[in-house]
Amino acid sequence: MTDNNPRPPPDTPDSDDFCNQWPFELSEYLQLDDFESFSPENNVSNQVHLSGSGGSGSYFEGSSNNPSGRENRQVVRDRVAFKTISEIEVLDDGYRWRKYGKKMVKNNPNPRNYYRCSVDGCSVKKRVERDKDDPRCVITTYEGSHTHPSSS
DNA sequence: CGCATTTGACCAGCGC
DNA sequence: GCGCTGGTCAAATGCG
Repeated sequence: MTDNNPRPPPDTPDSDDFCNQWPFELSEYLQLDDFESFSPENNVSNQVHLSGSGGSGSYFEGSSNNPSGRENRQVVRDRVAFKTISEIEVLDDGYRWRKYGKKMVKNNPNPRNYYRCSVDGCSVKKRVERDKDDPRCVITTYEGSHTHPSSS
């Protein structure tokens, strides 16, 4: 929140601009509903999109999956996961987040934080946890879409 | 004074 | 049926 560059806050994590305008070092970008897909053991080339620093890897899709969960996963809400290289966990993306929970997950020695958009009427949720393999990386998962302009 | 943060407890779903 | 994990809520506290 202090060494932030003048970056235009994205409207919603659902557009190419969001990726291009992401003010942080994006290590990996995942558009999926489960982290397991980016496991080193699984073939992630289908899900994970490596952006690299500077590489504006814009790959977004409306998570249109089958409700039966046969070929695709069922996605009721927009769920987007980011792997960001940052010292801070709470990235200022232009919205106001209110932390509502913290939990220790079993697969991670680091706690997982739960944030919620403090804007009335907006039920967007954010899940932030440090990468178990890369403590300098933070995995941010957005759930839902903002129905209002950024307040910053 | 208002709002964000914190921590513990509670609840639900899933697996064994 | 029991245990475990993940997710959410709610009350209290601190700070701006």
